[in-house]
Amino acid sequence: MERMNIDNLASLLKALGEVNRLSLVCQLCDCDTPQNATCLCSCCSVDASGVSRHLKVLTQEGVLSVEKDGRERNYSLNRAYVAQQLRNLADRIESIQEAS
Amino acid sequence: MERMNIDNLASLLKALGEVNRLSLVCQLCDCDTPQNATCLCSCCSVDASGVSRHLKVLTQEGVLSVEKDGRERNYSLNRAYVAQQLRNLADRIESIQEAS
DNA sequence: AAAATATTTGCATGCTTGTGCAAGTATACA
DNA sequence: TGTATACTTGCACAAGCATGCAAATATTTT
Repeated sequence: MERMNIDNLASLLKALGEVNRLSLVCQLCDCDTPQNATCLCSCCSVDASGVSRHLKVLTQEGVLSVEKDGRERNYSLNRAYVAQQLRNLADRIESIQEAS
Repeated sequence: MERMNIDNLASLLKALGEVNRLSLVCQLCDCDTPQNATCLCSCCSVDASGVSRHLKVLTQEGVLSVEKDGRERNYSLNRAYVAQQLRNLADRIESIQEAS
């Protein structure tokens, strides 16, 4: 795992490693359809502007996707991507690798 | 996933989500024997005191285990625990759950 | 056109965190 | 007993980050 990957992975984990953001992600875990920000507000103890900012961070890290619909933005979880990143790290951690 | 678990998981992810700490973890991935702090210094761009503090955080989060040996502290990766935490989240993210 | 709804953004603020340095502690070695 | 080695900790500091509020933007509805 080269340096570039470590940087990227670290920022993904940092994005997930904040309670309100992780709550948003977990909320979206249970939704089979995209959810708008107002709806997502309910699961996390910050006001709408805070939620907006958290959703922005998660989107920038590739955790979420947005689609605009009228005055709403609907967010959905990039399940495959996030799960794969986590599993890659889990694999790396569980198996002893040869030093290159 | 209850609130308690989200808090705990978030702090684990936060611990992993810092570049130098993640570098330490990745360094330890490649070691089949415990490593002391001085040795671990080489993979990360901070001085010994910084490394000491990072190792402390990782240990407190259950990522690492320490064993004291003379004037050295030898750190090893809790592979099973960390991998399981990451896989649990990956599983949760990948499968659509029913709301309780 | 005006009002309501959904979301973003600028600003200020306070808290957290990563860092280096220097001093302190603990252990081994000469 | 002194000196080297390994690691930790107090202090100071700068940077980052989460947050709320109020204002701005965008879009829909009446």
